[in-house]
Amino acid sequence: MAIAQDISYRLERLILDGGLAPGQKMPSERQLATRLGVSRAIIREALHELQGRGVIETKHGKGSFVARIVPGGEEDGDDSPLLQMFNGHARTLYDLLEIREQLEGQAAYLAAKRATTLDLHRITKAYASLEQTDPLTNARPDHNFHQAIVEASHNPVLVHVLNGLKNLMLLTVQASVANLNPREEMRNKIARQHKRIYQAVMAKKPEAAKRIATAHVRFVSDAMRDIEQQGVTIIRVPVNAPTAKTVVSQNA
Amino acid sequence: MAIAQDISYRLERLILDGGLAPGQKMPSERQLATRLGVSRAIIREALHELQGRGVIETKHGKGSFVARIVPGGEEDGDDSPLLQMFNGHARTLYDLLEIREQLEGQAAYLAAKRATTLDLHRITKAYASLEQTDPLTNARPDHNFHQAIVEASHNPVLVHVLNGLKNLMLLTVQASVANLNPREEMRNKIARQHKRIYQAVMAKKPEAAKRIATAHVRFVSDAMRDIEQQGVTIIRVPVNAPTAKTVVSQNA
DNA sequence: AATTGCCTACTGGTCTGACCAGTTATTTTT
DNA sequence: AAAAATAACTGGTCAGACCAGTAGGCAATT
Repeated sequence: MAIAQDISYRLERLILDGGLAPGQKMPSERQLATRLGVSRAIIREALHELQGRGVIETKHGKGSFVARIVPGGEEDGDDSPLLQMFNGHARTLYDLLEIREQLEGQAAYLAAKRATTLDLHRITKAYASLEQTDPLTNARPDHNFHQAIVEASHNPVLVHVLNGLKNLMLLTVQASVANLNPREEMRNKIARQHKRIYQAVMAKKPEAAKRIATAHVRFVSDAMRDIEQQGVTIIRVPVNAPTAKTVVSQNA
Repeated sequence: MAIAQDISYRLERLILDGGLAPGQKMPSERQLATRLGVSRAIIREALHELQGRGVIETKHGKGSFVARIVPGGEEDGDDSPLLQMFNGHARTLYDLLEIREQLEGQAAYLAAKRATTLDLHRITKAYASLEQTDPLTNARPDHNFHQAIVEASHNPVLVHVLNGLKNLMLLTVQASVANLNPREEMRNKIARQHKRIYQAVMAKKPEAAKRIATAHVRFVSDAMRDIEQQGVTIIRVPVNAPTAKTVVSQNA
């Protein structure tokens, strides 16, 4: 294994196994380099790896610090997966929904038009588990349902764009689910909308599918605006980090 | 922001928003260093960051590769998962246009609704240089005009998505310009459409702007389909690398 | 005495150019 | 033609230099 990766592994263990607590300062790069007997370049590469994994934060002139679990805490500008400027500011949520409105609509349209039997089968499956699952405990089915439709559009670019926004989308979906579902009528309305989307796609009615899907996103957006204006704080369920653990196996 | 992080961000965008599909090979470190105008050390740090984030995998002597979505299917073959069709095959062009149809429409809608006087000024300026320039020699004005409108939408997510597709968009725009403009009537029609979009935005007529902008993209798309079916080879002007030049100034 | 301000010794950030180590295609040799 | 040597890639590592923020101390000024 490459030394840099070995180092990053050792440093991570050092942190995880109790040596260093969150927020604590790590030794300087030059110190680490000396102590671990490698060049500073290697140390820096290893640190960047941990940085990418969200384990540490580095500040120019100060040093590297073990990342705090919850970035929220302070003024401490933190980076989300990739699009940090979108730090959960409410605006972003609606900006995103504004786009989802278009894209999900188009996806539904294309799905209704182009879906193969396999696609339809996938969508049906996703829809089924959507009905069974309690939306409060698990937002995934919701996302999966939408995802299945998007994939049925057979437009790789569309799949790709939406996939790129997946993290943010998951956030909004979870947020909406967490906030909207407690309200009985809301939950029913959304369920009905899902059903109608599902039916339109299955029936191969592009225009209808588009209209309904667009309206669905719009509805969610509007509903959240209402809620928010009533002074109810929007619950933002953090997306669980899709970190490491998959990386380990690759050198087997 | 640190350059290494900027680079890692740009590389990730390149992967996510554009050219590189899972399993695909990335340019060599030395190439990247040259093209992006930074040292190889920086490139390596950036790559390690992406590695930590699970975006890429690196193999000694071979290169770095965009990580496959499914880590399970080990094996060694360098086959492609699913989304390989990205490679500039004609499909992508129309897939892209399908999305631009929606996004440009929405952008125009929002621009007409939210544009400030400053925005309007910018758009006017872009429109002016659009009329003056010969579209055959320079596709930039076309892109700038659309860009100005997008930015006037005041939706950062929208800006980001479209910006991420910039490379591909530039490609399509250039392709369309190169193919469509030689035909006199085409050029006129497109010019007229641009004018109508411009007017709608300036007049703050969201619905109209949206309708026209959508139709515009649709028109271009259809026109290219026609041409292509007539056996005329689509000219794909290679995107001139959007490299360096912004990076240059930092060592001043 | 209190403040200002500079100097210094940290810290991370970047660059350069070198060399080692796998991989692969080409060319030479058998 | 098959095998072996080679050349030209790729990433991995190193050394030492210099730039750029940060923080603490110490001196000059107020």
